[in-house]
Amino acid sequence: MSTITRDSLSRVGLRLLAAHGLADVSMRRVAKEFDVAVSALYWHVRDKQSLLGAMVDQLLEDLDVAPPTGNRRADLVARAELLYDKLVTTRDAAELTASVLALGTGGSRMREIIAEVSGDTVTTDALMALLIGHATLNQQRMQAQALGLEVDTTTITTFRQALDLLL
Amino acid sequence: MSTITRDSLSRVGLRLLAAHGLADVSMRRVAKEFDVAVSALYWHVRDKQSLLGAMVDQLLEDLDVAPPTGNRRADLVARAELLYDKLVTTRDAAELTASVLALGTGGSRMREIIAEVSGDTVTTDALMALLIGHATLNQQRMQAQALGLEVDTTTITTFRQALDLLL
DNA sequence: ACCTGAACACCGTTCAAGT
DNA sequence: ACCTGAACACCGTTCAAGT
Repeated sequence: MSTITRDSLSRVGLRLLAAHGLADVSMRRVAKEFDVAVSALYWHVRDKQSLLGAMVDQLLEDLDVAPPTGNRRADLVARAELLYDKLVTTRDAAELTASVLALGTGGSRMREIIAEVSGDTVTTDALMALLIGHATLNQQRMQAQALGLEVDTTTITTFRQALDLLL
Repeated sequence: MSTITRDSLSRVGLRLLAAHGLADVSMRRVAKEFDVAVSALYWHVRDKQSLLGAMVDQLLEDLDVAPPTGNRRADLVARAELLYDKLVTTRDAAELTASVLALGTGGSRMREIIAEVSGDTVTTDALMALLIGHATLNQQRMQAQALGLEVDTTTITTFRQALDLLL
């Protein structure tokens, strides 16, 4: 395709993710996409985890976060829903992000987005947990939803209710 | 070791999990533990996911849940903390349980434990999400904590605070 | 600086064949 | 009923060697 950079690497990874799921995002598969030997990737990236980290970073980058309005609760809800939507609409994004956040190889922007309007650590932590927990647990429903044509709003409603309980 | 049953299979899986982590729980590794060919396992278990499901089921089995006292909030907190403790103290249990719950191959008892004292679905869902989300995100802190000798209570405190926010 | 080829040490799953 | 052996189609990572 194009020349290999950390950026094009994660972009290709995200395309593979959307098209075939996390299981098909392998170093060998990515290398094939660049028409290059697997070992070539290791000059641009330390290991696979680092590539996955870069993918999550890029996923969070094309997220246009509205500036704070001053209404803390509304801002938190808006940003949580923005993030949740991203996790739900991108195939296997929940699992990917959970792994990346757990291992600390990327995705730091997610916490920042929430922390900016949250203020305290406890709420930020709780919201982060709720986000990735909810997105992870609803993976099957999301897969089914991805296959069907209609936009299923059940999972979003449920998340919204959990949010109301927390905030 | 012993004769192969679905039960001894998951017990060995859990021992491997505790000793070497989820990455080392492979069909081949489990087979070696029984001194048997890998293919032999497939007579007792449909596939690996099913084995992982059985492992989570067994993990939740040796959890002695106190009967409801009638105080809903106290009961919810007690059960959530009991579950959280299990997820935190067993190596890679968070990741394992998340995967099993997401794919629906086991762990149904976890939801039941909470639902019994919760009553409404919204609270149950939120608590489940908070539990696995929090446990997953604190994986690194937990690993470090597992290596150190001192019992780190930070992660439990944080979870307790999130609980207070939710309930 | 950037990439290839080959190797190492693994995976999960299937299936004919054995007892 | 239960297990073996061999095969299939993969993995991530390393590393000497090439240009």
